[in-house]
Amino acid sequence: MSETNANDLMSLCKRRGFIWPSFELYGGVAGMYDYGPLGCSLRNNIVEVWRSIYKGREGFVEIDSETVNPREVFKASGHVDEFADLLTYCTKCQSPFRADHLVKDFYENADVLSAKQLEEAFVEHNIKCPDCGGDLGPVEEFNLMFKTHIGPGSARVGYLRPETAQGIFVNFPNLYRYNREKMPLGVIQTGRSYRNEIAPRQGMIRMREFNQMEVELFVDPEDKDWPRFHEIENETLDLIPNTTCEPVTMTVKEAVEKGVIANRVLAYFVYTTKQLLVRVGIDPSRLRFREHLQDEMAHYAADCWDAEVLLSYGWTEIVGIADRGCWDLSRHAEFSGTDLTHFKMFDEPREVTVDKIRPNHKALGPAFKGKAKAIAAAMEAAPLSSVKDGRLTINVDGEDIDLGPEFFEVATVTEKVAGERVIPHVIEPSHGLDRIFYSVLEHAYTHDEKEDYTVLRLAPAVAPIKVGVFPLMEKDGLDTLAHEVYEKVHSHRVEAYYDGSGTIGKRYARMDEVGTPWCITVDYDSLPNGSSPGTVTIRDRDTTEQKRIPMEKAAEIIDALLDGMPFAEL
RNA sequence: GCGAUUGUAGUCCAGCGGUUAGGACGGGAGCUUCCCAAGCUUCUGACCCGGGUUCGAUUCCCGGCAAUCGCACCA
Repeated sequence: MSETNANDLMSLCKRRGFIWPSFELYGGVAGMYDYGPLGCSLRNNIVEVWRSIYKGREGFVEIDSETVNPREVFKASGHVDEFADLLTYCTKCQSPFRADHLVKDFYENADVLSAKQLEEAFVEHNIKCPDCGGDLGPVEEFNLMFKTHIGPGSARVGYLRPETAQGIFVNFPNLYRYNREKMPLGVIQTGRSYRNEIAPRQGMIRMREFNQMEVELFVDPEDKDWPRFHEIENETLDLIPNTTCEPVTMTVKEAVEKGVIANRVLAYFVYTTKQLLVRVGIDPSRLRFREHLQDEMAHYAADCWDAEVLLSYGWTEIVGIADRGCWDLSRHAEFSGTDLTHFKMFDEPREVTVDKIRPNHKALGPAFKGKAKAIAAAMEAAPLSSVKDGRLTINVDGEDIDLGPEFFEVATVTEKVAGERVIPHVIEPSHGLDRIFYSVLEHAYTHDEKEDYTVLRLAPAVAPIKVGVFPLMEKDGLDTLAHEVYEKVHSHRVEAYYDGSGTIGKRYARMDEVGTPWCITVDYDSLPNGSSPGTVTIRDRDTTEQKRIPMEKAAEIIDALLDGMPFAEL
């Protein structure tokens, strides 16, 4: 799409009520947008398609968690420490600089230096303000999270969440129980997230307050298959692997077998993402999946793919699909001190024979009196390797105790083990809703230069208005009749729009511009005429073709069209 | 954040140191048996915010906010 068209699209969005820059009344704030009535409908419709796939087809469960979180959550997730840039300000002209960038000529990896090391580096290499030559001030952390306080005073530090995912991770015990302690466990959540971007750019592509649709699928680490994989294994994907960085088209099955995508469940959801995006109207020829480069991938990620679409801004990431391993649950387990494992039952309970240290209580009691209990416990906990030359040394309350063979025996015992505890792995398809929304608009936008005519070719499933209803003229009872048709057709699912003003052509144009797939016009043949029932015309947006249908079947026919019946079959 | 450019009705543009700031498109009302932005009448509505220079600023200067492009940055 050309830059001119992108500008036209933005003004269309503003004019017709898709999106409005926020707070325009007060001058606006960069990186913030409000959704107007049509935008809100379009966005909701996109969410519905997403929900129909994950909640409907896959049977995942949906939750809605808080946007303000206490600090602990993001300490565990790593956002407090990692989600920050180190800045320094010139003491003379106050200009801010990325501290690591100022010293990058002197270090291989300047971005790993701490604030203190950076300050020392300024002195060592005599670095001054690049703008005015003034002295640089202390290095400070600028965290990209919005900070706040929970409750009065500064009692508890909170942050606005930078992603919705953590709300799912911290609810893992509840969700696990809800799912009757079974894996896999799929959870979805949509909602707002917040990032205090330093310099938001590119319209809706980088927003400070944005909408996500996140999916966290918890799976058995040893079972990265997916039951429905075979249904889609021969479908194709356009991929850019990080090994060659060259675009390649292959089937889902091939991608897994050749090791391009790490495993079957990840590959399944890469393809699911393609299904979702195509269904909401992304042009498949402007869609590709790019694997994160090794240094781009989070250190814990097993594999990560971005869905990228071609926009007027260039190739833009709109969905990330990652195998995050056990990272998230491990971190929350560590920081919260709660067990976040899955108890994985073996098919058959296993008999395990182990050598164990067994304390001789009869001897320990008289010899150690009150300490005997603690010593026995320590002996049971001690590894077998601490027995040397028939003697065992253990440590109780800082005191080394040497025990002779009379105090214990090493016995071979057989135990029944029903299963094992594993930390589930997480497959995360994370969708930027606003980016998808904008991409859908760009890919739907068509403009005929010669006619100076704009049509948004939105998929009927996401189109905000499904049907326009017009009287050919607002007189002779046609308007009354058209209102009746409108009443019959309009519902929560099928948004209809009555328009009787201006000429008929203008009304079609108005509907084409906002992507309404069909228009019904009431004309003189619609008026009751003896025994023959009235008919109306229905017009298809993309072909402008018209057909006559019985007026009383209008609602039913729109329903059928929405369910996918081709217009040609009317 | 830096550099360049810019900010005038809902949208796109014109204009000026000095009375009522123009136009086009849009929107409203009305007329015309009106099926693809037809015509006519009529109405509607704007100088981004703050400070300075000046008798007087939408216009010139400074600052802020916002936008576009380039650079930098980007879970």
